[in-house]
This record gives sequence, C-alpha cells and structure tokens, in this order.
Amino acid sequence: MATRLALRIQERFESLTASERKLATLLLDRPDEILTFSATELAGIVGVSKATAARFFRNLGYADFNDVRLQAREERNRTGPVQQVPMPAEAPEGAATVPTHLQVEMANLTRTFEQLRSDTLTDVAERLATAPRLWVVGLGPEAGIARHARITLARIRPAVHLVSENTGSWAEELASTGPTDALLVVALRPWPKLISAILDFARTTRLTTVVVTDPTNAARVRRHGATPLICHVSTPGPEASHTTVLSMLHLVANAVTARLGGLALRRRDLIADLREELDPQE
Amino acid sequence: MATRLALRIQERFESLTASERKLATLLLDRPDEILTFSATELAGIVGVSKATAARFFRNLGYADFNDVRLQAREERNRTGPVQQVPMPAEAPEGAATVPTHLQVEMANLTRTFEQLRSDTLTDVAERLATAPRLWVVGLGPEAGIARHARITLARIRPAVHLVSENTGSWAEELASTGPTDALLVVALRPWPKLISAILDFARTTRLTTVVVTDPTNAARVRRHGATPLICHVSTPGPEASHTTVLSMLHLVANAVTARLGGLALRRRDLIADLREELDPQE
DNA sequence: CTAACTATGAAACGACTGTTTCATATGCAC
DNA sequence: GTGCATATGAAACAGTCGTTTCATAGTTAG
Repeated sequence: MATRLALRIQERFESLTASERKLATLLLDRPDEILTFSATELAGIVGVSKATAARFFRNLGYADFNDVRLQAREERNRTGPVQQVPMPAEAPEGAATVPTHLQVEMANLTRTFEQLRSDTLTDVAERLATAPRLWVVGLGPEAGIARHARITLARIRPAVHLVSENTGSWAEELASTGPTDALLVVALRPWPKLISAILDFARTTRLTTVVVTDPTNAARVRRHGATPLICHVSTPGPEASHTTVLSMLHLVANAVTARLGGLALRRRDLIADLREELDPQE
Repeated sequence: MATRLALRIQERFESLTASERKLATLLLDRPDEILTFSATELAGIVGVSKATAARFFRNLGYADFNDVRLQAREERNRTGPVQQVPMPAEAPEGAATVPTHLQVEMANLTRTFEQLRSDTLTDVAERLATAPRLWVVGLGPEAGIARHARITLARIRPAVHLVSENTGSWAEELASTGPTDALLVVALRPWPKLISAILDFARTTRLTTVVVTDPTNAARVRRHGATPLICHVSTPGPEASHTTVLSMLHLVANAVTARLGGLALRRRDLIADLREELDPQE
C-alpha cells in the first residue's frame, strides 16, 4: 500500500519546510485524501496558503497538482496483488451465513484464477473463436450452465449449438460435426460416464475440445486429449458452488470477444438492437 | 454499504431519462467514482453533456454537484476507511486479463453480500421452503440461469417448476398457481417489459415473489410488491457478469436447505442414489 | 399534420481552483 | 545594526468546472 506519492514524500521529508511538512504529514496519514480533496482544501485544513500547496507539489517533482491526482487515481485502480483468502473450515450446522458464503466464494475465485495460466486462456479463446461451429455440452446439474454458456457465446459468434441433454440423442446431434469444429463441455464431479464417451468420440472426430471442470477431473480430461479449465467449486456444505464455473465461462467469452474484435462487437450490437425492437424499451 | 446517493438513484431509476440512466448506472456500479471524478468527467465517460449531468444531480434533489460530493465524502468518513476491493476502471482494450477479471468478480461479490441482510435471506428461504409449489422464471439471457436454479432447487424440495421462456405461454403455465405458491424471478438489466407483467400478475394472484436483480432495478421490484435480492454485476467490458447471480442463488438454495433440514437432505440423497443407478458409478 | 412537450447538447456565464508574481517576514552571517 | 537567502501569504491571473440559457431534435396528444 505504499503509493508513489508517499514514497516521494518520505524521501524528502527532512528537507521540507515547516508549512510543507504540515501538508506532508496530512498526506502520509490519510493517503486517500488527495483523491477527494482539492489542493485549496488541503491547504485550508492544515492552515497554509494555496500558494504553498502549489509549490509543495511542484517541489516534489510533479508538474501539476492535477498530475498528482491523476497518478493517485491510477495507482488506486491497479491496487496491488489480491490477498489470498483462506477457505473456511467445515461448518458444523447448515450454517449458511452470509459472511461465510462470501468468504468461500472469494477463496474459490482466487484459487481458480491464480492457477489459470493466461496463455491457456488465449489458446482456448483462439480455438473457440476460429472453429466453424461450436458445440456446447452440459449434463444433469450442469445443463442450465451449459445453456447459459450457449446464450452468452451465441451473442458474439455464429453457429453455437447446444447439445441437448436427452440421453441417447447426442450421437445424432454431434454426427454433423467436422474436424475443425470445437466442443465446449461443462462437467464437474460426479463425473458422468457419458461425458467420457463424448470426449472419446470428440477425439476420434478430431474435434478441439475444452472442458470446464473441477480439480478432481483435470487429469481425466487430459487423458481424453482435451484441454481442462479448472474451477474450484468446494463448499463447506454438501452442494458444490457453480459460481466459479460461471465466472470462468464469462472470462472465456470475454477472451473470445477480444480475439474476434470488431466482428464480435458488431454481432453483439446487432443482437442488442434486435432485442430492443422485440421488447420495446424498458 | 448502501450510500444515500445510491438509494436515491434506485428509487427514481425508472423515472430517469436515457442519458440520466447512463449516469445512474455508472454511479451504482462504481460508487466511489463520485469522490474522485468531476461531474464533467462523469459526463464524458458515459458520453453525455455536462448540462445533462448537472440537471441529473439537481433532479435527484441535490442543490449542487458540490452538495453531492460533500455528502458522499461525509458518508465515506462515517463508514470508515473500509477499503474493500476496488472495482477496476474501464479497460481500454478488450483487455480481459485474468487478474483484472478476478478483481472484478471479487469486487462484485463483496458489494453484493456485504449489502445483503441476513434476515432478508432467512425470510426469503422461509417462503421458498414452505410454498406448496415454486415457480422459476428467467427470460432471454437469464434463461440458462433460471434453468440452473430450477435444477438446484428441485434437488432439495419437490414441485419446482420452470416457466418456459416461450413468450405468450407463460400465462397458461402460471394459471395453475395458488395464493401460497412462490415465484422466483431472475431479471437483470435491461429489464424486459414482460417481467413487469408477470410481477403484476403474481401480485394479484397473491404469490410470494422474489426477484434476483441488479441495483438499477431494485426499487422497481419493490414497487411491484416483490422482494429484491440485489446482485452487483458490473464489469469493465460490455457484458454483465452473471457470477454473483449464481452465487446468490447458491446461497438461497443453501438457506432453503437449512430451513427444511433433514427433509431436504433426504431428498438430495435420494436423487443422488437415483442418478447413480442411472449412470453407473464414475 | 400540427401543437405541445420533453430531452438534450452547444455555448455563454459566473464561480472557483491552481499557478505565478510580488511584497513582506523571518532567520542567519558578518 | 546591514546584507542576503529563504519561506510565506496576498493578490493577480489563467484555466477549469458547474450552471443556466437557448436552440433543436425527438416524442406524444389531439
């Protein structure tokens, strides 16, 4: 939390004049004040003139007071590394308290995305973006998520198909896939056997396959020749949390958008316009 | 964490003009911006004129923009420097970097669940747990989420129905609802008009209604006589993130489970056994 | 189609902010 | 004491910000 301004002040503190030290002390004590107060106000608080304040910031090496504020603002936006959040221990009761829930979700998120390599992401995005057709699969509890993924991706690229969850008919639906198509699977524990079959089929058809899954299935996915995107979904309770899965899919969609550039944006705008027409504003 | 400004905006959101809504949305998404940005800058970010911005704040009941800033400043002091995770500013490129994504999701999660009152949660859980039948609705982009909610809830209680998104047929589907049934709606911005109609119908049928929504629609939900569960979904990019929505639904499901106790657990185990039978282990 | 109304941005205006200039005060060397 | 250097505030100045006015585009009512 050491801002560049604070460091600069500390270096020169002894060589500052009395009035300047008043300002310096205030800023070291409450670093955020720069963002919210004007130079005049700062001067007023410690009882020096505006002129002194102006000189102070110039003497620190800034061109302007505006310069100071812009830097401070910018520094706050890229605040340092996210602190590691500990996963809460097993809750005795079905203690679904709000703070516990929040902490669990934060822990899952940090684990998930600190582990995700950004080149894996761009690689996946590249393949999902360029495939002629994209098939999305999610069985049982993941069916809703898969549907959501399909909706999201269909907004930024054409030919996104949902493989229905009617057991048995998936073969017919996937039959029309070609070797350069891509397959996006959402499958967590407990791992449905059917997914293994689908992955094997995808491998023989030479489909590019990405599987959003949990850590326990990562190795299995690799064994099937697919790329895993690992999401931590553990909870103190009995049910897994799909939160990180959705977050991962959102990130993937963003990456695909970035890869496709204007193409995706135009498609998205087109769809937005269409929606607006169909459902008159409001 | 609900500032007075945010509340004031939420109350009047629907009566705002298009340009004003752009400003309102920005301020709800990133409440701290008022402290650091000038009104001119705010106007510039969302692409409206300074004049509109000035009118906007006056229409909200403030004398001045300065008035706004003073109040915001004062409130922050009262809240103390609880510097939570800051929301990153607009990314220039489609810069969907992993760390940025993580930070955005963390910010949304903390905002969402620090604002959620635990008695609201238990109240909602009580009503969703005890209703004879539970109906789940989600239109357009939220259809997948709704389906997921239905799956999740159906594991812990009987008679959970998904109202299909076929426009027009919802009336027939909801026709069989009774006065003590409950309705769970997922609806974010842009608010579909159809949802308003459904909420009005629910009110006259005396359904208990819970709406998972974003801050811009909270007041509207209350006006329809329903209980809002507010999720922060803002992102630097163009697409909203449904992550917190899913997290909220997970929490609600947990709370319902806690309320139902052994009943829910037995049902869940039963279903797990069934699944295992249908899809032989592994 | 016209009239009234609303929403909006461009531009004029006044208020305020930050910088610079200048005169004064303070401290130190001699 | 005088001379010199530095620190400081008052005031002049230039620039920016927020407000208001006014003209225009878009919408609604009749």
